[in-house]
Amino acid sequence: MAELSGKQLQILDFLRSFIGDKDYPPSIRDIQEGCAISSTSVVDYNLRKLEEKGLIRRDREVSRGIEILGSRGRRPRVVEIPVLGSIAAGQPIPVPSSERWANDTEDTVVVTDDMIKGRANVFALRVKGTSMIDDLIDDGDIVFLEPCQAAQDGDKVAVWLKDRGEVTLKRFYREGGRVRLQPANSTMKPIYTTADNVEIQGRFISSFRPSA
Amino acid sequence: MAELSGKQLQILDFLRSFIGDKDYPPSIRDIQEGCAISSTSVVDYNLRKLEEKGLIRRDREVSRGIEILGSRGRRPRVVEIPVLGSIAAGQPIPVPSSERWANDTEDTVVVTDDMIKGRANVFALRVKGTSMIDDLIDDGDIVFLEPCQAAQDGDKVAVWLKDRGEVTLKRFYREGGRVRLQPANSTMKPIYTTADNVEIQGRFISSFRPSA
DNA sequence: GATCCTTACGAACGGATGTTCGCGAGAACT
DNA sequence: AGTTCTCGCGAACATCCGTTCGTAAGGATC
Repeated sequence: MAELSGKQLQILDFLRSFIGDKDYPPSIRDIQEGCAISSTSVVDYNLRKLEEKGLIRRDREVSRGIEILGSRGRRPRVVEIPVLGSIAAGQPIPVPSSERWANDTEDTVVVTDDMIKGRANVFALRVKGTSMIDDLIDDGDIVFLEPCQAAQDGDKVAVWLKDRGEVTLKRFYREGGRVRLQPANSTMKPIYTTADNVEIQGRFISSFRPSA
Repeated sequence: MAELSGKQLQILDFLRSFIGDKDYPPSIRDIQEGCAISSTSVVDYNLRKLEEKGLIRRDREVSRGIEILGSRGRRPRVVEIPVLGSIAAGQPIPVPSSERWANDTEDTVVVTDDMIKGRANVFALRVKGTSMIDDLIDDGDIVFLEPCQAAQDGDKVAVWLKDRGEVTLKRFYREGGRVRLQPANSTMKPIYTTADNVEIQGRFISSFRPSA
């Protein structure tokens, strides 16, 4: 019972490629044609079998109401995250409001939502430089950030230095009336500045290192 | 022209939530009901507008032929990658053949394919321990690996140590007839073993660090 | 006011699509 | 041989669903 017939495998493959191509499921007649099956009822029969075996889910009476279930019967929830730019690149970074961002984002990455712990409005930046190397963040890494206004001492945050007109990723410490932005790199010195010169853009959530 | 009317925003949101819920696009009448619109032609009109603005793509004469386009008008190509287990966890890891892997994988992550440089059969492992800390790979990181049989000196590879029955992530060096597995951690010593005791499972491609 | 554009409404048309039913071939079992 | 189950075929049916057409309200322009 656990085994799939050749026709069922063929249908499953067709489902995957069709959805991968068009982003919506095929109709039964699409499957019929795509798999060279003579009758719609044969397709229906095999779809029922696939549903019995837990590989797909069907909504009755609904056109194209087919859903491929993931490896575990679950569908991974994915989030598209805009890569807004490079950090410490000399340009202010537009913080995405809670609104939908405009389509002017250069690039995006897609990750499962557990990679960002289901947080909302997460955005990403490319890291330039090795100022956070001791926190295991390298040049070229992509960091995921959560928008926030305030920060606690020791948080890794992206801050906009108004006087320099640039954004940088550092650990954040409040010291009296001043702010210390501490790189995680023993060869670099912290930046001291006033509280009203910094604008916190986001707090570090997670990071990704692309292949070299 | 770039602005979206309230109704168009509402439809777009409905599209997203419907697809997120059911995994197939809504019909025009689904949208009509979901957005409390009085006529199907109004839905059609606004869908045309959304298509003109490049936010969706429609297949004419096809039921539910709606596809949400990504931020840049492109659909991101995503890959589902199985997380096969934890590395250095004492268990041999089944290397995925080029066949479809069985549905017994515990967990998966979804990433854009440029995150793995379009490679095939990539799989992932959770890192236990800090033996690669100097290569900026921490405990808890997820590493993406590409199946391979051989390795070059200095490659970061996951190897199965047959005598210990465990898998570990180390840098690989061939030294005479022996193999040196070098941790990237100054407090740890390399493992020396014979070539026939190691079985290379995969080569390091990239890594991801979840939020703490 | 005249004209045009955008947005909206409601109904009807026709094609697309899931479902069902009768029929039959082949295999396994009694 | 008889029975049952699986798998497949073809056609018909009812509904689902995209499309189109006539109409109209509101705003902008001249």
